Amino acid sequence: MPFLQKSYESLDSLAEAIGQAIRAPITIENRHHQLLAYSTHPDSTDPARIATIIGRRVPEPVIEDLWESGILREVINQHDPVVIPARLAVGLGERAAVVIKQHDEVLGYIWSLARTTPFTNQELAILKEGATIAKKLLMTIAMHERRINAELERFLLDVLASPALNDSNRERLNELAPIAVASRLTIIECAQPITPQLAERLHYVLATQEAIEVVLHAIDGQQLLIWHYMKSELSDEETALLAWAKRFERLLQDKFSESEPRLGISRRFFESDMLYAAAEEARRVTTLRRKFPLELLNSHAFEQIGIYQLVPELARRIGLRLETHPTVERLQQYDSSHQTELETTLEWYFYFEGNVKRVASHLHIHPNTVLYRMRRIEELTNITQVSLPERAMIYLAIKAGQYRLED
Amino acid sequence: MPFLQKSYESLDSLAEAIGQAIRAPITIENRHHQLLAYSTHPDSTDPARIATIIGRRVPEPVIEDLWESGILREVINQHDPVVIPARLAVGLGERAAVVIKQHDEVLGYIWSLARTTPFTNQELAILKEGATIAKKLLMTIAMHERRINAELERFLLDVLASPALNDSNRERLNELAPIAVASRLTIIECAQPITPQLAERLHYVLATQEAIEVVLHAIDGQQLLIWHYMKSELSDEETALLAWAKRFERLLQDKFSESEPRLGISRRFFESDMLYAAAEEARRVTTLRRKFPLELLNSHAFEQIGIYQLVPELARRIGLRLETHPTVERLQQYDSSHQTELETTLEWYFYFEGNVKRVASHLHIHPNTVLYRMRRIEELTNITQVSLPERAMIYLAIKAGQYRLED
DNA sequence: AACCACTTTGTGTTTTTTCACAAAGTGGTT
DNA sequence: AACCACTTTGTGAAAAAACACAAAGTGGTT
Repeated sequence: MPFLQKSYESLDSLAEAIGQAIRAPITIENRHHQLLAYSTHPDSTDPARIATIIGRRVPEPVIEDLWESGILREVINQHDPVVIPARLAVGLGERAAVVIKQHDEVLGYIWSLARTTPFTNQELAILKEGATIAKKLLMTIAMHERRINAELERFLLDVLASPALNDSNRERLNELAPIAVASRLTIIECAQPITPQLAERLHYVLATQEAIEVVLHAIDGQQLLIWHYMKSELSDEETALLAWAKRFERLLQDKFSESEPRLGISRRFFESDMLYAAAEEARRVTTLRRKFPLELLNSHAFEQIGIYQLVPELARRIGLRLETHPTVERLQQYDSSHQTELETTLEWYFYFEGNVKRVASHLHIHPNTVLYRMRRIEELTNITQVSLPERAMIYLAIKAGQYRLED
Repeated sequence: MPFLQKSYESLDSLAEAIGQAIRAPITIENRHHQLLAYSTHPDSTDPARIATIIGRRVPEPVIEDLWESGILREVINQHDPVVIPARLAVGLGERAAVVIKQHDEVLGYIWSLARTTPFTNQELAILKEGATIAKKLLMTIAMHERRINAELERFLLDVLASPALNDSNRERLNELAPIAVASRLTIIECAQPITPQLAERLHYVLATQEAIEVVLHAIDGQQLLIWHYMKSELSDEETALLAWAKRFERLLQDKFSESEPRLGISRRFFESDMLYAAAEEARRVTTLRRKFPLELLNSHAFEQIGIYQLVPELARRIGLRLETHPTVERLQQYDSSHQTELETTLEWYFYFEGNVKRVASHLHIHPNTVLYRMRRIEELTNITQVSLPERAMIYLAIKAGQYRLED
């Protein structure tokens, strides 16, 4: 009967050896359930294993099922192999699993499919032995990865630190940059600075996003900066992005509700020279969304911010007393001397396209009150029948005032 | 009986001499009816003369009355003094007037109030003699003015030719610049290049604007550039400006309908360093108004252009294929394959705040057609209940497309 | 406390807008 | 020519919004 050696030069040869020792298909995964190695056992295999090998990663539904059923937790807590009954709903046949751990840190897992006969104690002991041997190899890989990632993070931060690119940085970026694909720079902004633990979880969620391909990412205080591109066709990049952004933010807010994560996505760009400008755009989105959470609830990308991109500049000019809008000024004057809220009323009246009912329900007042206030506003400012561009400007002037006050 | 000398050293002494010769109050005006000199005759005078001397200029209503009644035309055509009956409606007593001409060019006028007795032939002859003497003096003044004006015009054009100011120019500008007053740069743009004749008439109208004070002006092709400020209080500079702009443009389009004059006014500025930027703003207004005459009918100043200031930049990006709006794109696609006009319909639907009736009447179609098209648009793009900023962005995207096409 | 001007809410009524549906028109295809 | 899918216009009913008006509330002033 063949036993395992003390060490193997690669995970693949280890997987092969275990597979031969217990005569069953073996897969080895890292802690993110990404496939590291698998044995070439000729026996029939189940849909879950095929999908894992094809996608180089355990399918999301399978992982979720294993978490929700508590099986994965059991595997992690146990130091010994665990036999898992078949879960046919997610295409999983019966199998055994053992965690690969260093102290309390999970490094990965070894899975073995069951044959027709149950696992013997000896086979399970071989699996456990395999985990011990794999630990050394995984630690080397993990350390290497950490070093690489840390270096790439420093590099991205360095690039984003200054508007102009130096030549060596540009050269290295161009090696990394995807060709003829529209890139985006996305920021995930949290309420508190991102701890290593949070970073780990964020990276995991990011890695499971199938719609995007990450080029580089880095953490800067409360923000996770991500240079990525959409895997979709260029022609519907925008549609795909917007759909993804919506889904992704909802997912983030589900999983990290305590950190109040918020997305900010730049316009698309093709040249790595644009990275700094893109980061600026993304930051602008997060800043504006922080200031106007309600109004920009569903605006994730710079394109969606629309005319809000004028607000900071306008606010600056108002701050310098260079600019005021006569209409807004008059309303503010009236509001402060009569303790009314004409300005806010007008703002939401414009926002809701003059729908009195929606304005009333948003402000929690009687519709007739809105009508009364609008009549008053018209007396004060004769903004009867103003066109969209003018309405938009007044709206922006109001918003810019609020931006200044809150800053 | 005292007669006139062959020449006088100043217009004032000439006016005095004529006044003494015919024992009546005398005023001498240039061709713009600006007061050049007047006699200090102790006799009672009429309201028009008082107003003229106080304002250093014949009041506008008086000039208008004299033009409309054809009197001024008669004075100009006649080489001899003309006796004018009283026109009490505009505060004008009976008087005699003689034009001062060089060939066919009017240089100015001499006016004499009537005393209780009618003018004698000899007195009228003295008036005419005075006109001949005044001609020499006026020619000197006119030539001097022309030289100064031409020089100042060249200077302004020089300043506006480059974004950065050189030191000598800055120094000279600061001498000219008003202190602690908000300046504006206004452009009057005509359909054709401005001829000297048109320039003359424009300058005249400009000089009669009491709301503004002109610092410098210059002609550049089809544009008359004017650096000026409002005479009103700083606090309501904007209100005053907008009111003036409206009046002034209407006036221009009345008087110069064949040249189709259009205003473009910069934001206010306080530093002469800002002149170039201000000219840019003003030019932007005129350009946009040329492209969108209907939409910007009542937008004269850069502030009023509102969000239209985004259009050229957006158009440029669309031209580079860097940017398209998914909603607009889909509508355009549908329009071209179905020969419909959903894009235009949406544009005006937004413009008119969703007022179906107004959209229908503007597009000359049945209101139900608008409703039908909006239903169709909603099926294609689900833009149900989008908020103002998004509507504005879509509107701008449409406008930017039109801008590009027309360019 | 009484008064004032102004604001908010509630009520029915009137006006406007939307909707459903039918009929007629349009342009391209077979 | 017949057919198709789609668009435009017209009609009256249904729904929604605006309006007028009364009553009650609010906050400051005399």
